[in-house]
Amino acid sequence: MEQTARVSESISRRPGRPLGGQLVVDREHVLDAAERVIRRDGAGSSLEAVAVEAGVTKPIVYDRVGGRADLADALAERLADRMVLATRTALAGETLSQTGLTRFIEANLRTVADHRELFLYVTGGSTEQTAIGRLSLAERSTTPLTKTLAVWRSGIQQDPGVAEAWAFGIVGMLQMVSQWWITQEGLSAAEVAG
Amino acid sequence: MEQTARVSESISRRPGRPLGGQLVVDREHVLDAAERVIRRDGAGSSLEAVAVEAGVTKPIVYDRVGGRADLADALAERLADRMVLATRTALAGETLSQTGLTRFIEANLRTVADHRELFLYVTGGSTEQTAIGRLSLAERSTTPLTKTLAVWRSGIQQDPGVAEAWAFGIVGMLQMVSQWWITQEGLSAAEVAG
DNA sequence: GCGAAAAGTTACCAGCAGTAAGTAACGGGG
DNA sequence: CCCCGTTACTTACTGCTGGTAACTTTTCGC
Repeated sequence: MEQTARVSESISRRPGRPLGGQLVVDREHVLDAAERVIRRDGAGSSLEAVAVEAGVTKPIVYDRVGGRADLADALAERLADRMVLATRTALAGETLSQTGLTRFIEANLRTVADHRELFLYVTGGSTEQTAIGRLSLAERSTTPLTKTLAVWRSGIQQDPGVAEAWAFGIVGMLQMVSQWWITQEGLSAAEVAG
Repeated sequence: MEQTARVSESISRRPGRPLGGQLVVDREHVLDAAERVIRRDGAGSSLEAVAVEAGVTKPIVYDRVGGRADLADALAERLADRMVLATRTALAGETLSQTGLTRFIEANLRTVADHRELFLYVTGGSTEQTAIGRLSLAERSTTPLTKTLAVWRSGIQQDPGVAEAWAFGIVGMLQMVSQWWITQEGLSAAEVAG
């Protein structure tokens, strides 16, 4: 299933330090490669495939970004940044009314749909055994959104004490709705406002 | 880490059909064993460990419940049943008011806290590569709750058309809040009502 | 020049999901 | 009463993946 990740062109570098005193890839390159692989091969992609896509071998991936949990972490941060950006431009200093919330949700759904497999990879746990680790992953994946929401909520008249829990709830709600939504195919995002 | 699953007593059955024309374990026994292992060793437990705990070997697990995805599926159903039961007894024919919703949330949180690792195992994806599979897992994990909520929502005056999405949202919200909550340690569940 | 550090690759290990093949007890037909 | 197909197990394997140790080659400071 999924067709064993075809190697575009097996570059074969000799062992040893490469010519020209520069790193062959930096962290960002590896992360970019990871995103490409995940988009192409799905959320079950392996680190090996990521390394190949980056034109490099596995230990380099470990040196640049760390293990699988760290990779998911970094990608989660990226995705979270993108979602924050999307919602921010979607709202663009709007008065936070009902339609504002609707737009917020819509923007999030659109972003998720745009990075379907990446979303699944990030939210998908990644076989974590530490349990707490997997948990903090999902948590960090949504932390920026959580912060934004908490600030917003305390911005209006609501009690900011429970803002954190509330924000978490909204984000989780969004995640769940997203998971449900990307299987439905064909449903304008507007019709899920609370 | 996690201390390599100690075997209580390595029963060593000889190969071949066992004495006395009865199956050595049935499906429910295997599922019980799985729950025990997960509770003891965490959400990263292996099928091998489950088999050992059940006093049987891996292929038997495959025969009784199927692969890892099926196991997670079955356990999800169990957990969902338990949550439905808990919420049902918590509400017990109450008028569905604000406090009713609060109790609903509280009961769910309590159930999750009671089955911490199992919850993480079920929601934790389980290395699924088909992506859609992992998705439908989480979906099924919450389907009963979703149904209940949808019925309830259409029971009051709200539009039942979007009830499904709404219910999904609530459940996702609950899941996320749960994940956040079980790390906080010490927080009465009552203070998260919407 | 020369040796230590840096930046790669190769080659391996352990663990896990999943499966094929082997083995012993049951049980119905001759 | 015995035989042989079926049943219900175990053993033993494959293939893959996350992670790491050991080796190789270049650079750069002294």
